[in-house]
Amino acid sequence: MAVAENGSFTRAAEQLGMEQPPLSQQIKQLENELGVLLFQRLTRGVRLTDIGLVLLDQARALLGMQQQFLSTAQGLARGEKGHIRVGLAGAVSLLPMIPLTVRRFREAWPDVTIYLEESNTPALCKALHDRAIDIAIVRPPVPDGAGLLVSPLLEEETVVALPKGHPLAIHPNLELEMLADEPFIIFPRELGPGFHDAILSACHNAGFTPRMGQQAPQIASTVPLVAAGLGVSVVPRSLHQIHSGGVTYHSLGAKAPRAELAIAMRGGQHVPLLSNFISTLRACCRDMRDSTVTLTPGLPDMEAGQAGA
Amino acid sequence: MAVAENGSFTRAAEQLGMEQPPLSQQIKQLENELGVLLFQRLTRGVRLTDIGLVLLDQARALLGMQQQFLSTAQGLARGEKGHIRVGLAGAVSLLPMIPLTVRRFREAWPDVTIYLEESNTPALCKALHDRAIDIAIVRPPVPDGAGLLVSPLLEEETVVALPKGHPLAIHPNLELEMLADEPFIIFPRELGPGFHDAILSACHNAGFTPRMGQQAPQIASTVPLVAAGLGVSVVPRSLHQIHSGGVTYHSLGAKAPRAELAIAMRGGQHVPLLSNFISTLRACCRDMRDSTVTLTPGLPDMEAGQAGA
DNA sequence: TGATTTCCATATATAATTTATATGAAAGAT
DNA sequence: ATCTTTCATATAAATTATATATGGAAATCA
Repeated sequence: MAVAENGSFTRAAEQLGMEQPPLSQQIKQLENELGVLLFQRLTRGVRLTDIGLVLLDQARALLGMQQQFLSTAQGLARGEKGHIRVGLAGAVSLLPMIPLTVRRFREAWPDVTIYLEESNTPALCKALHDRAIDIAIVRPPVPDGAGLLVSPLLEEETVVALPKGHPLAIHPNLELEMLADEPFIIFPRELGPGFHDAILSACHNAGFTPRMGQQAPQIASTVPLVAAGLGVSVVPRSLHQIHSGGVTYHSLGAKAPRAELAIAMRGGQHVPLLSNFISTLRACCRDMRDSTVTLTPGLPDMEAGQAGA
Repeated sequence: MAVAENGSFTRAAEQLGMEQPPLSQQIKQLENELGVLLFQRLTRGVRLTDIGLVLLDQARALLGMQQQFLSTAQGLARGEKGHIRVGLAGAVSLLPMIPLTVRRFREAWPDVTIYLEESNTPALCKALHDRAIDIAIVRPPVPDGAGLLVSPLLEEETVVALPKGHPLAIHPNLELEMLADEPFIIFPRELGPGFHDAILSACHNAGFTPRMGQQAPQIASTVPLVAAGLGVSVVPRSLHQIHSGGVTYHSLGAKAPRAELAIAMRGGQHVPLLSNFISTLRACCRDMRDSTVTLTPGLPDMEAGQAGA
């Protein structure tokens, strides 16, 4: 390409920072390999042959693609380009730090696409292993075998969800043992063994074994079942955003179970994109904690409105 | 790519016909250059990193393009691929060997596209020089300066075109001197100096200087002017295919000027496509001469019908 | 016309790179 | 516990690329 642009071996070699003889030899060798004469050697400089002209275009395209390859690699190395697929465990998307993280991350790295998807913890671990997603916010513990890197993200408070008009609903704050005789709406243990066990052992510590009522298909779907009057439930605080048909939320005392959340990802690799995402996420969690604590310190319960608008 | 496909340096090296250590080094160097870890080194083999997976796709595309480049070069070297732009001098496209050549060439080299265009000899020479066309069939002589390669193709007979009902039209064969008093319709000398001069000197040899009538803008457009009764003309025999409005064609004796045709192309290059085209063209000329001579030996004139169908 | 300049080609020596051989270390398999 | 597999490293050998020196052909200039 340099020879074609300069019309001269001598000047092209100069431009390339090399001497003329090796350039001549390179071109000669290239011509031999291709079986084609690329340049007409004139007495004053050289000129592309017709065939050389055709191949020059293709060579330009080829070189452009190579540079694109390098730029992609560089972008990936710096975490500036590409996409990131994030899996969220049940009800996690209701946490306010999630949209905040997405917004901030998109501002900071506009050339990175974020895909969000929601599932339960075991399915997310499988998806990580299968490379269907790149990172997940899960409810620990995660199955050991998968070789995943897990690090704690935050502990979410839990609150009690009561059906509207329930006798206990007059108390803004409850103690766990007050629920000893109520039927518990709870999700299947497989969908979040850690959280499930945390609820059960908190009850045991409070001196009772919960009466199991209707099983909910997901964590978030306990709320409508409570609203339907089928029982009570202990749910992550972020679920208070759901006001399906009439539910009241009530904070628990010190014996409240805690809903742990953790970041899970495949190990053994340094993916700058993921490091950036995790930094953003952790920063958002910090910021939200600092600002939210002041927002709702003594009134975690709220009357549920109709889901009209 | 080989490492990624084999999941192992050892097996990849085997497949590539080299040893394992240099391959490991190559990959290591590539990773350093890109600033990216491409493979996770496991205890048993290696595995692409997420970044490596992205780059693998691009690398495949890049390699594919490179192979396409090589295949293009090879195709050009063998004259199997590409396109060829053919310029035709005035009225040449009426020669039956032209469509025959195109047909045969397309059969023999189906991956080559032929573009035909028609112009006058000087313009064709300029187009050749400007690389707007690759080869031309011209009416010699061609201007010297252009550095074009010219080789004779064939000599076309000329015939006399008379308006329908002209007194001389009763003779199937004419002699040139019979036209001494007729106004000659002729194209401007610039459009084909060789042919123009050939006509004039044939007249001088026959003992007269032709009376110049209306000038035709191109060689082929002498015919309608003759048909309109503005004069007579000496035209290449292939023009007898034009029956615009009523013209009769009459063969000339030994003193007939001859319309030379030649192949012109840029020199200094070996373009297999062009060699193939020229071979085909010459073969077609030979075949046509052998078969056409027997077709119309004694009756070169033909009554012009209306250009209706 | 002859001298000079320009520019590509060739030859040879040197430097750089690539490749192979030998060997070590880590982890799974027997 | 030993053996096998597999990647990494070190070093030597071969190959390849590069630079220097020089020649020849044609255009430019005196």
